[in-house]
Amino acid sequence: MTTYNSMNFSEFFYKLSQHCIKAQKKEFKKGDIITSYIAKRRQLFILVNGEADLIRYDLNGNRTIVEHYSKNDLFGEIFYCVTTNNELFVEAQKKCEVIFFNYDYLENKCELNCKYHNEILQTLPHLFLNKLNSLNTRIEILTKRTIRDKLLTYFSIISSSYMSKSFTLPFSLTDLADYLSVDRSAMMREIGLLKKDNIIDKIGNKITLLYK
Amino acid sequence: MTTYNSMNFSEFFYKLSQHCIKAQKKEFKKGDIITSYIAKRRQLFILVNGEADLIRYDLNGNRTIVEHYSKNDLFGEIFYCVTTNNELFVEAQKKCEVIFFNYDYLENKCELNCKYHNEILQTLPHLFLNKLNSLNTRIEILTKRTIRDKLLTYFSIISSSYMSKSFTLPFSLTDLADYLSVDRSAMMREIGLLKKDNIIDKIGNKITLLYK
DNA sequence: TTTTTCTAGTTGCATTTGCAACATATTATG
DNA sequence: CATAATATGTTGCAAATGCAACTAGAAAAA
Repeated sequence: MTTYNSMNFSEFFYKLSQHCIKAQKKEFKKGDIITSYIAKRRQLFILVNGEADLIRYDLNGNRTIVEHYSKNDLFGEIFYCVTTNNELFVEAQKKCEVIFFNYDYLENKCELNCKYHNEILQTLPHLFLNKLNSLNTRIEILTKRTIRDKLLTYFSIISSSYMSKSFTLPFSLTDLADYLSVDRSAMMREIGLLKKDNIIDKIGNKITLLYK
Repeated sequence: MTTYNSMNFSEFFYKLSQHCIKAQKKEFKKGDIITSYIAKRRQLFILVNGEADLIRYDLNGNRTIVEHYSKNDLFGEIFYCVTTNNELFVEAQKKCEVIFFNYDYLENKCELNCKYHNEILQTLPHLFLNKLNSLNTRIEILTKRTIRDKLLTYFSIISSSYMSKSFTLPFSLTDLADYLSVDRSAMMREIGLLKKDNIIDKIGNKITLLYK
């Protein structure tokens, strides 16, 4: 049985982009800004290929990786009510291919009355539920009180998504600290302690969990 | 113009509960557990009236208020993939009225082919987007690095939702600490400093922001 | 290739935060 | 009303975290 979780949602959007002139397709290379979030705009993006991060800089200059995106992930202003004056943008971490359009355009009937709108509208609840689940996972990590607990929670989630005790981090260690919202040197120190306590093993960016 | 944001979504669910036997309506008094999250179950709740909190206890005994719910808010396992062994439950903070049912039941055609299913299905994207926005707001608070920044970010959000520099906290101070995921005494100390620095004023649980 | 930029890794020290233990005030409950 | 339970407010001290500064290595650019 094909579950929605194993489906390639970007195909729906691909079809839309081929039939509706208002859905655009675009490529970006590593380091490019895919989009900056603008108040009141309501764009919706799907990442067809590649990896990207939603990044926020606060007034103190702290950089936070709000979310990490890979194939089939959604982003755009519709998910994030831009109220603060914080800079908020999505940066390509690898070569990326995206499709995007205004969300209101999706809701309104297509002038060509094309069936692809309806196809996507019908899958939206599933897509949004996936995203809600990943945000809740993110919150679970962030509410952990110590760096050690944040690291172990994150590792455990990555480990179960790869179904393996060993995995390569999808982040540089510098970025991981910005994702966990902690100081990098303090995080490195804690990783050292986790190794010393034989809780994890680490070679470069490859982590192995040593507990059952 | 009636925007979706100002709509009383629970009316849709009320109609459903009156016509479909599988949608249940139930009342709870303060302190009651409305639901405990169970892995693989897929219930969806709407809070028709009252206030409630989603609470998690981790293995160290830390209590976290994951979310705070008021009228028209949604909750249930469909939003939260229960992977950890952490206790996760929704507790009524005031007298609450909820409607709930299995999400799969909503997706499948109703045996009576009642129109209320479709009405709700059509509003789901809006409901889910509201929730996505509130989770992103939650993440913004949690990613702030200091207790002071967490407090100020939270206050600023409450302030703009009430459209006033003065507001009464929807939490006890004890609960606010569990919501910001910080130690209560450290938070009290920081509130004291914010008062001393003339950044906020505070009488009991009423806060006034003194900056522009 | 050489140079520059970025990332990993480490450490001392200052600051922030958490913990424990109180006193007092407020709110529920018999 | 009396009593219990819960919430607020405060403080000293210990532990965790952040900051600054540095070295070394890897990767990217010239």
